[in-house]
Amino acid sequence: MFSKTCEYAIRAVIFIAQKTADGSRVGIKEVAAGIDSPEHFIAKILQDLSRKGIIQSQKGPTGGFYLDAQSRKYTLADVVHVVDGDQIFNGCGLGLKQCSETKPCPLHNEFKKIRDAISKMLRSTHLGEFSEQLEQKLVFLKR
Amino acid sequence: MFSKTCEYAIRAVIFIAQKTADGSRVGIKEVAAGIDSPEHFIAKILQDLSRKGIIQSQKGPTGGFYLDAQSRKYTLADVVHVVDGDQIFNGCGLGLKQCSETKPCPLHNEFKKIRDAISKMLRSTHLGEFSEQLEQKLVFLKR
DNA sequence: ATAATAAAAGATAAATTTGTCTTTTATTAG
DNA sequence: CTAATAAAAGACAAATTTATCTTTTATTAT
Repeated sequence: MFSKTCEYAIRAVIFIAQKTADGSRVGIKEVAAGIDSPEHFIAKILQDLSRKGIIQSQKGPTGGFYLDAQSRKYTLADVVHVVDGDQIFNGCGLGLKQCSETKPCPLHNEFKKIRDAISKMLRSTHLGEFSEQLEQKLVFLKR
Repeated sequence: MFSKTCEYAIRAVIFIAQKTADGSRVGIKEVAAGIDSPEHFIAKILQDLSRKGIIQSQKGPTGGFYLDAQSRKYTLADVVHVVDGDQIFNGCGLGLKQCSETKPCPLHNEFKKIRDAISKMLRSTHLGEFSEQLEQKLVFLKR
C-alpha cells in the first residue's frame, strides 16, 4: 500500500507526536529505536519532512524532532504525499498513466472507491491526535 | 497498492479473458503489446499463473494463453495472491509484522476497513466477467 | 521424421529501493 | 571562545524489483 519508507515515516511521525506532546524534543536514536527502523534511513526521511515543514527539528544539544502547533494540524495525507507522492491518491490501480474518467481502465470505478476511502482516512487523521493518546500505545509502533 | 508485476498480471489476465472469450488462444507477443509490458517479463508472470492453474497455456503452433471454464471462476484476488502474496489482504498498513487485533497499531481499525474493501472488490471480480465485455475496452489496458 | 512455432526456463543486467557509514553544519552549555 | 551535542548532508553498498536476452522443451503441421 505504502513504500517501506512511507511506513517508517508514518510510524516516526506518530512516535514524535506522542513523545513530544509535552513540548519536549526527541532524538533520532530514540525515534529509530522506538519504531524499529534504521537510524540513518529514518533520519533522511525526517529531514525531508522537516524541510517541508511537516515536522520541526533543532540541531545541537537539547535538539531533536518535535511538532509545533501548526504541524499538529497536518494530516497523515500530508506525510504520505511528501514521501510517496500522489500515486496512492490519484494513481490508476493498474498502473496506467492515461487512465481517467474518460478513458477508464476496466476497474477504474472500483479503484476510485478504494482510493477515496484511503484519502478520506488519511486526510481525517491529524498529527495532533497522536499527541493526545496514551504512552502505552507506543509499543505498537515497533515490529 | 500493487507491485508493478501485479499490475501487469491483472492487465494481462483481463486482456487474455477478453481476447479468448471465443475459445481462441493469444500469444505472448500480443499480450505484451496489448498491455504495454516487457514481453519476457510478462511471460514469466503468466508462467506462474499458469502453473497455479489461474490461466491456461499451450506450447507450439496454435499455442498461446487462454482461460478455461474453471479459470473464469477465479477472481482478481486469486491473481493478486499468486503475484503479491497476502500482504494487501492481511498486512499491517504501517508494515508492523506483529500488528493484530490484540496488539493493534494506531491505525489498525482504519486500515482494516480499507483492506476489507480491497479484498471484497477483488474477490467479487471474476475473470469470466471480462470475457463478456466489449472489445472496445481493450485499448484502456495500455499506458 | 522434420521443420516451424510458441511457451518455459535460465542467465544476466539495469534500475530502484532500502540500509550503512562518514563528514559537515548548526546550536548549546560551560 | 571552546567543546560537546545532535541534526544535515554526502558517499557508498546491499537487497529487491524490474527488464532483457538466450537456450530449451513441447506441440503442431507438413
